Amino acid sequence: MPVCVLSQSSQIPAHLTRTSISAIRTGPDWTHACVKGRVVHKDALVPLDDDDFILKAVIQDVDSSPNTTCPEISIKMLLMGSLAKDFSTTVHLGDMVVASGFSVSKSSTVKEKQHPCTLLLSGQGACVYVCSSEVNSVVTRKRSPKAVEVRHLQPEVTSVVTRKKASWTTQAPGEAKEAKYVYSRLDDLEVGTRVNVYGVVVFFKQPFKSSGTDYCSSLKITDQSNQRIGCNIFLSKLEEHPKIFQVGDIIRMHRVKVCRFNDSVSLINTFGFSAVTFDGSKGEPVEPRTSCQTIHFDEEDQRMVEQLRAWSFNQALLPTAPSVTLSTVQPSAYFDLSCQLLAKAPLDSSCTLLRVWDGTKCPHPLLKVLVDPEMTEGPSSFSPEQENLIANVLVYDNHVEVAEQLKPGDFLRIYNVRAVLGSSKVPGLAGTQTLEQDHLAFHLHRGTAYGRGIRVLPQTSPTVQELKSVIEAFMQNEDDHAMMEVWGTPPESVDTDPVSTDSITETNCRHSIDPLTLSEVKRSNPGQVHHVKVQVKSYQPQKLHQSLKLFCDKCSTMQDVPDEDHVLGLLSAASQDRGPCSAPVWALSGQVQLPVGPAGPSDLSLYFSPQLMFDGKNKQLVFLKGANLAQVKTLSASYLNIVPVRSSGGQLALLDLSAPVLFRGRRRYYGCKKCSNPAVREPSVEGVDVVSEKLVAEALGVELLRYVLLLRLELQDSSGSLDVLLWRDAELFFNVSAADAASSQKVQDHICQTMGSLCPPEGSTVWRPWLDMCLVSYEAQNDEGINQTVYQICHTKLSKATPEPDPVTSP
DNA sequence: GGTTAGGCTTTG
Repeated sequence: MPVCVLSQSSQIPAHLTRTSISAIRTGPDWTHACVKGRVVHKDALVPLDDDDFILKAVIQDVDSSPNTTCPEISIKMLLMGSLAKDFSTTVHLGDMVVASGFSVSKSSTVKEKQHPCTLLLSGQGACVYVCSSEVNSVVTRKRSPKAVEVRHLQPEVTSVVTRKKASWTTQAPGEAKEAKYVYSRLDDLEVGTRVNVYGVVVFFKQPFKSSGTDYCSSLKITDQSNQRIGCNIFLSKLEEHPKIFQVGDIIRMHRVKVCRFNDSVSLINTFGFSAVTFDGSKGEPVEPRTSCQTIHFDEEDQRMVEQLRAWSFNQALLPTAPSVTLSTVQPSAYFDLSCQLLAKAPLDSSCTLLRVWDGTKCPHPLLKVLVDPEMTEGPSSFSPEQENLIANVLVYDNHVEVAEQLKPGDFLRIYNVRAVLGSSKVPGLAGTQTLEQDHLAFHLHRGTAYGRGIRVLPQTSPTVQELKSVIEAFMQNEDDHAMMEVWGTPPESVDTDPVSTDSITETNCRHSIDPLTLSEVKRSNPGQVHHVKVQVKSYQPQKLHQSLKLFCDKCSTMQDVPDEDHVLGLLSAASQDRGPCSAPVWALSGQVQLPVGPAGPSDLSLYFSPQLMFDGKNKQLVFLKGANLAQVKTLSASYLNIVPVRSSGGQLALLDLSAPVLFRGRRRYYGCKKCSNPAVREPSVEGVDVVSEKLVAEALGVELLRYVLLLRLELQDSSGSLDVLLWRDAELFFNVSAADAASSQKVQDHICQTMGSLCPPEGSTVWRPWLDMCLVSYEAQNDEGINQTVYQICHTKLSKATPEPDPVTSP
């Protein structure tokens, strides 16, 4: 992507959030972040091979002042491809730049005062903005000792240079040619070069721990040239490894190096490596599988995938036989089992038991394994009928570590598992059990030969969809609802009505990321955005009026809305105070007579702004003394703003801030005790058309509290459950305003009905709607001061729900 | 911009 020269830094796209260099760390998604800094070091452009380049530069934080003791922190940037080339020609030492679309990795070498991470700018999303107007100020005001040479940008370089796509092929500077990645055929790989390739996977191993520092994915690919090329991918992060689920998947790899080993050519990942995989079946939608937030994918990629699919279909590269299930498994066979994990238990240090099912019934009796319920994750026992459906898989040695990460509910593929008939000796405690003859056990042997391994399948994978429908159909036939309830298999269609899994929510965020399961979300680092498809298992508070809170934007504290009795009491107490009280010098005072009721006296003191009186707007604001709550409510029909007041030491004063500081129609406004300096003061209303709550609050020195909705939802999917907050975007979610919820029964009913439909009360637990959600995770301290990962629902809106309009919400 | 593996002829 481009290097853009901007005349003002305000031209940087608004969706980018500025981050300081010191805040950079590995883990979070930095897609929508940018950092600003001065270029204090710039290496020469290094050509990697034909059309690829790399360039190293260092930028220094612009906010760190040379006058403070705080050292000026700098960070290394690595620019790849055409961006490196553009940067090399356009950007000079001393330039102020803003970098975006980067990823962050740990630096191997760290210099003093240099950030331990490196910004990687590669691919379509990466961009560098050069702030040309700030060059002068750099030169004159703030010359860093490190900035050995500071040059002005050429004055004529003020236009914005943009290119649409990541460039791979060499271009003449300024030539706005549509650039693209060039892919090498597998029979045209020159040892020592760096290439991009497409291929059909003919063999693969799940990533396994190498003896070095990384996980290794080992695979073999082929293409129309019929060459078969081995590839080894070394990456420290499991999630960055190519997501290969089965032979026949299509993989695209960028920046792999061609090596020779034992007289055959092989590929290995190099710096800037990225991989995207696709289902290899003809006709399936072409959906890229990647953990990368920003990938380059265009019509040409679509075509490449479709061509490879067609070719591999004719070559019969995809497994054609239907996959083996528990109902079709032959004793002694090695096979790949797609299944759902129900429970697991470690048997000894080198063997873990996975209890799985796939919704089919095995014709052979299945081995039963006795395990300590204390050691079992998930249900420790099932009914005899259920037991007949559950396969016990013993996974050994290196697979134990993978098994530890699995959660009951996960959908799995277990590769090269073996069905073992006969008397199986079971390790650990279970070894003492009576051996069952001619029962079928399943073993996942140690090592990674034959691609042995376990993989969690995402909810969106066709295999999981198929598995779910098989399980569902099985449940309907067996009428075994207990089974379903135990492990929360999403019961998409159990009632008589065929219920679709269509989501009843919309997300309006612009993240294009694959949905994850909740267990995948839980395994991710905080500071990320996730998409999930979930049901609401439960929610708090059950008494929904308690979800309404008051929030101070100034001090970020939240409090409950004072209840009606409390407000009643405070006003009633204030109305009893009949002591002498002089009106403020600025105020005009008056009296009003209300019909005598059981609740109190009829004579109330009113104080007005003379300016409003003069403007004929005396109904817009009144300070009201001696009124109880009922009387305030009555007068609310006549006065736009009512400020209840009392006498304090002969002077007019506001009530305690736990009472509403202002009544405006049905709405009540409260002030923050911490941030307010309350007093009865004359509001400046000159030239004001309508007296707003803000104007009144400002005059009174009151920091108004904002109504917010706060709910805690327990979400569930087949992989487990997760507690999340609905707060920041709660109003968007329900399509209501929290302030309306505070004053309108209709809006409150709407929220209650909505929650009731998302999470039906007891007796109708079978059907719950599915919701697409966008979650953000972040770290926050709990009450004990311990850091915890918090999840919040954001950018998510219920599709249809809108409360009926309430005719008298506001005056 | 450095190591790791470099399938496989299985098995508790």
